[in-house]
Amino acid sequence: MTDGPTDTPARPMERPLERPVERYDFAAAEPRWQAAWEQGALFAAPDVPDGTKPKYYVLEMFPYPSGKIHMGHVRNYTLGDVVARYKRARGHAVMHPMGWDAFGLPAENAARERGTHPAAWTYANIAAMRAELKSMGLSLDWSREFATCDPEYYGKQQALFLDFLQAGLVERRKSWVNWDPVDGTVLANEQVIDGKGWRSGAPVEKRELSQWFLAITKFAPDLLAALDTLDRWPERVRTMQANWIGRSEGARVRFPLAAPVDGVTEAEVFTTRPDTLFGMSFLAVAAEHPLAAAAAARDPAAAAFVAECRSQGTSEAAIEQAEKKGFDTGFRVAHPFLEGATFPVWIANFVLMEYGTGALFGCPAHDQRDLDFARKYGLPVPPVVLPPGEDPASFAIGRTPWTGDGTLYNSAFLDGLDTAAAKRAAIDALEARGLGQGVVNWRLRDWGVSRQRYWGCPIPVIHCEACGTVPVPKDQLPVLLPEDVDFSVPGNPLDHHPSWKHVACPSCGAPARRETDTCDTFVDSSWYFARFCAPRAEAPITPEAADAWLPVDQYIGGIEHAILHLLYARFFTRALSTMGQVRTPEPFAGLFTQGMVQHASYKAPDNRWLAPDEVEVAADGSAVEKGTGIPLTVSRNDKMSKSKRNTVDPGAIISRYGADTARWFILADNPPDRDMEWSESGVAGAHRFVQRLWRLAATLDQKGAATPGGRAGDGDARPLMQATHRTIAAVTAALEGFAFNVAVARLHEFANAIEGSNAPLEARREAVSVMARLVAPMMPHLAEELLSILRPGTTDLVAGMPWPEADPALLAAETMTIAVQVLGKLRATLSLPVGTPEDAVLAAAEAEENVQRAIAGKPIRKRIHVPGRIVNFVV
RNA sequence: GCGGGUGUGGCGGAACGGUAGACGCGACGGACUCAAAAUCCGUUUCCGGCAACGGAGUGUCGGUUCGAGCCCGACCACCCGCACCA
Repeated sequence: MTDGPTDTPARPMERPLERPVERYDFAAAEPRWQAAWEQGALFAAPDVPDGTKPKYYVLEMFPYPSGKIHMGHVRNYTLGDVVARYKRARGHAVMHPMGWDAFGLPAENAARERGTHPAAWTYANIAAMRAELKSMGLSLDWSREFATCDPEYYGKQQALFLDFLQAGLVERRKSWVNWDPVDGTVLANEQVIDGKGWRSGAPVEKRELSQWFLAITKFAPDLLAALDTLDRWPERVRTMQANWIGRSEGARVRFPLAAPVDGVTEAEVFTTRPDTLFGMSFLAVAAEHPLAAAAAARDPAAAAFVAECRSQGTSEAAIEQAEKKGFDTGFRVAHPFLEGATFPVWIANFVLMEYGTGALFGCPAHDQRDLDFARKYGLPVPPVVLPPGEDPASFAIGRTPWTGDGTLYNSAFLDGLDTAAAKRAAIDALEARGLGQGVVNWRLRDWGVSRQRYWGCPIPVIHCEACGTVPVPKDQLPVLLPEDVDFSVPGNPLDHHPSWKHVACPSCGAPARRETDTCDTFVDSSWYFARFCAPRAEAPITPEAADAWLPVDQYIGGIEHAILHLLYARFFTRALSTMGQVRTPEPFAGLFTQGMVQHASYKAPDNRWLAPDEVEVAADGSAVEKGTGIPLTVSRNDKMSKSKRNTVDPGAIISRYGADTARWFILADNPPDRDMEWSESGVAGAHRFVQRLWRLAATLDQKGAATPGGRAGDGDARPLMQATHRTIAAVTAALEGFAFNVAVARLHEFANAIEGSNAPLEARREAVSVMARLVAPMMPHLAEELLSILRPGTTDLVAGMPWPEADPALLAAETMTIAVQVLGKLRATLSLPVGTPEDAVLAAAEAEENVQRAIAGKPIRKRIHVPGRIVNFVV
């Protein structure tokens, strides 16, 4: 024995505690109750509910198996579990499943860095996180668990991909894509945040590649219109989606080229202002536009300009600073209405190839950006819309364009029309001449799902010289990922694999090449909620099960998925619905977006970040480093992050305080849609309440406040019964409204009421039994413990008990408190029996000394009486 | 620029148009302890007052109302989303 002291130093005399203070042993109790629930299979749901109870599908966004759960997970799954347990108690058939969003880049990075296989890394993480989630005591149906990287899951996804292909909802085409140079893969538009890759943070480049696209744009009108039906979604998520889908009405206009260039005979633009066509000054195309390419082929200066545009940053800062730059190609286009007039074609760095047609007509008099451009290059600025009240002879455009409505002039057949009428007339004229038509343009782009990665769902397609792209026959699914892969070289390991991609063409048998792109992982999470309904079935989705359970009644997750995941899942469900695989067009009837869990962060003068346990926090909130006493800069409400070292490990919290304490604090602190601050003192406070409730039950027969002159526990039961039933009503209302912090407050009050009550033992026992059922959704283990104290030897579980019903007879009070105001100012409060007639209430109010003083002898002009609430005298 | 949201004690936050600050955290005072921990009791929006009580008070200014944190109008601050979108 060399480690540790071999003897203990002499200690001062210790006196044994006369009466050891008993405390709730959550560390023993929590696993015991988790085992009891599991044994009773209390949370298992059938694939197809028998219809005797209304169904309720509660789902939290499934986690990425990064290795450990974090506080955001604890909050997310606690919120979902409260809903699940509450709805179960209210008599619903509840489905509450859990799985793993398990494909993705971190597994490959781990493989590169440490040589572990992505599958091994992922499944080890899942095992660790499953154990952590189980320690939280969540009422999950674990029998439905799957990971998206299971061949049983991604094989079904491949079958769905083939269905999409057959339905014409998948296309392969060459296009300009967002390329993330760090992750070495393509990104969808939604995954480019502020010009940078959503995961890597690297500035995104433009590349032209052949890609697989899902036709989300076919559903753009439906996806937009149906937002109005999602009345249980947060307003801001709906607006964000509406903005993202981005509908705008206008026209497509074709401008014939004065002389065809490389076979190109016209340039088509999209405009929302066809009324201003007579104010045209130039035509501008994107650097990626065919006309720009034609110019570049002819003129090295044009080629240089195109190259410059392509390297231009797309970040907000870069755009802000970037000048409006252009290059005159020398090409000219004819005007659709002005006979003989032609306009120059410019390449401009502000024209986006991805929006509209990649070309626009410039009308500087009525558009700020066009005006800046025209002023810079000395192009004409002809006004065509006269603002209300302006004189056509004197109206001129200075530094700001007129972008509002007005009366058309200088515009031939549009003269005298207002903006709205002119738009219609211009579109009619374009359509009559075959030079354009009214269209609705969408900002939403098709969803490019090809990713040049290993750890994803292989796209089940084979490329054959003779037959083109051939779908893998369904009876050959799943297309399994090869296990022997080499991560030592950059790029897509599937591409490097010596044999995997070489296959025979399923159609002609000739040697062919397997598609080596894998699916964007957002595909995996676009239908998992449907798979949960029948997770082991042969078909990807089982209509009887999916139609019985979908839509998800309550979906809960972070606001960061407001666009990406939620839009993709809506699209998938709509597509599946048109293919007859599910009935519902919308996946999530109710959506709740939770706030982030934050924590104070501590920074030393030498820029070191300190973890919370390295810090001494004073009462005034200031902090110093433990040991050294170096003063620290404290920043409240910082997002938890490893770099700032302000993360709190849920595992440590649960082993120190128990799962119930963590759950209770996270619910109690603030409304769940707001960001919350994790604080050590707050957790400790929550734990005090856990212990207090336990003590309340454990010492029930010893307690009971004595009334003056009476004995403990010999008082009237009715006040406590009333408090009990008022609490039932209040907590029920709070839980229904996601006001969990209010529910917590009401339960605190209830605990105060029980402790202060001198009701007989039986009444207090009944109150604690109601308490057990009311706290159960939030602190399920403690609830079971309370019941077992009240009813020793019982095998009943609170988790299987119905929600208590408030008795209306006990909600009614015998006395009411009336506030008495004079001129709207509170002067007295009256306590009167319920049912006191109005004249008696008014008389009592007027008789109050303070009221008399405030009235000061003036005549009362008006007496307002709101029964049971208030009296207001107007003098 | 466009769209959405939020402003209440030292802090998190309560409040069908009807007693603003429930409940908790923190702080302060006290009890129990040799001492501590744990627990219990009390105080805690600000100003004046020993008190009863009075005055002020929910970002600012105005309006509606017997009565406004809540409804309406204008503004200010902060947060979030989108954006050379034609």
